[in-house]
Amino acid sequence: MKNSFLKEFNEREYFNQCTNLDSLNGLMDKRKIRAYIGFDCTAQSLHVGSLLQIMCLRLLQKHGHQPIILLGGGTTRIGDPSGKEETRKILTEKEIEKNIKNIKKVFSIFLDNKNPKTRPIYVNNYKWLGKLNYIKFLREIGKHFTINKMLSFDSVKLRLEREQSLSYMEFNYMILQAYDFLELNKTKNCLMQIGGSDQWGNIVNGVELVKRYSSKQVYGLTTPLITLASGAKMGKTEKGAVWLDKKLLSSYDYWQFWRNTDDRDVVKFLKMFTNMDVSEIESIKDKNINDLKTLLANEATTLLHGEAAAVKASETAKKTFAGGSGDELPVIKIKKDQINNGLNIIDLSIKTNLFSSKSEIRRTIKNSGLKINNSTVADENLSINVSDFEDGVLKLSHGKKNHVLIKIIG
RNA sequence: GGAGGGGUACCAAAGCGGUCAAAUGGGGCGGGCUGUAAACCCGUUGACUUCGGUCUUCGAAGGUUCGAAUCCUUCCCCCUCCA
Repeated sequence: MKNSFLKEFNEREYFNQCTNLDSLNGLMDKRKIRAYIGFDCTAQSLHVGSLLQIMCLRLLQKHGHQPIILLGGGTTRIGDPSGKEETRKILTEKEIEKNIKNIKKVFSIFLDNKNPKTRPIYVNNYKWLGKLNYIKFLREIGKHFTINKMLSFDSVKLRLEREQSLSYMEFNYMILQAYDFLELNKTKNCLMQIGGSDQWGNIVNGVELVKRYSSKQVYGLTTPLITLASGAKMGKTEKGAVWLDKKLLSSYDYWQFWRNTDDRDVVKFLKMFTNMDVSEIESIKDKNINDLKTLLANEATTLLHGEAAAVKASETAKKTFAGGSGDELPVIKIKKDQINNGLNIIDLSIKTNLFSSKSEIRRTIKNSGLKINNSTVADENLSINVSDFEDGVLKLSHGKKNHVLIKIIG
């Protein structure tokens, strides 16, 4: 009954809402289409919060449709008020260009760039938004929007209800996004926009604008907002964003992120974030939960960092949590003459990035959280000597999960 | 433009001349239990320290005082109502 793309989209729990599901189903059955997803360029790269959208793009390709990736060079200059508590800081043009360049790299890893029928089309909306004429825009586009309706959208409504200010600039964001859709429909024959559920209002606006302006039927499709079983938003951990970029987050840490998934989310994440067939996932979902987590970590890491990195990370994890140490752990080098006469444990620890201050180290020692070669450090005056190293290497641990290898050189 | 309310640590929110590095809650970190999960329990949560203390912090800058997050002056920002 359902189109293959939509069927899998649904099975993998990507589906949230659609502007006209039956009609879209018929269309996608008949022919291959182009669909777009917009990405914000506020950050230097993408993080796990955007991964679901990237998986959607992959799914489009898998079923023979062509994804359009809209890099919001123009809209980033404005800032989407959706879900934001405050006005975003405005980036300089240079920063945005730099971000775009870096973000493109992420897509090139996840997507197939070879098949000419499905390879991604990159567009930057600054190209058209940057040269809009205000009066002309108001007359042609602005007339299709009523303030009454715009005020009713969550992105606006919530901000007003919370008594937070919303600038006129941000208020216009939704119109610009709607205009993007119109532009992509005109120039690229794009028929669908996909986005997170928080984008629903913006997407609907685009669909309606295209209808009013060009009398064409286009579609909007949203994915659910992933809330972790714990209630937290996905993508940002205490330690910062889970970046999809080796330079910002090592493959080992990325692997660990998935390995530490909440029990209740594991099967869902296997469906959402791996290549595995849904039927296969269904058949193994009652297996040992920790094995499933390892599987999830391996599969997800492979997609981004490659199989070799995933294997290495999983081996390091195995060794590390068995009490040894793997070679994937971060390494800090230290000169031999620095420890010849003994080096205070605090002075040694501060050289790692496990701690942000000496006070924190003292606190950790007090709470029995600092370990050297798996034995707890009880005294903050402990002096470290060459003899504490095994084959020139010493493992320093902050808690159970954060380890660093210190190597003697020279 | 007029009237009023407010800006306190990661967030929320008390404090309103000394006992305030600042209650309480959330979050974070560490420990315990476990399974690198959840829940729960305990500890901890500005920096430096020779562990005696020292230094910086309550929107910003000045001032009063032996002493200020607390009082005064100026400035900046936010919110509400009126125009």
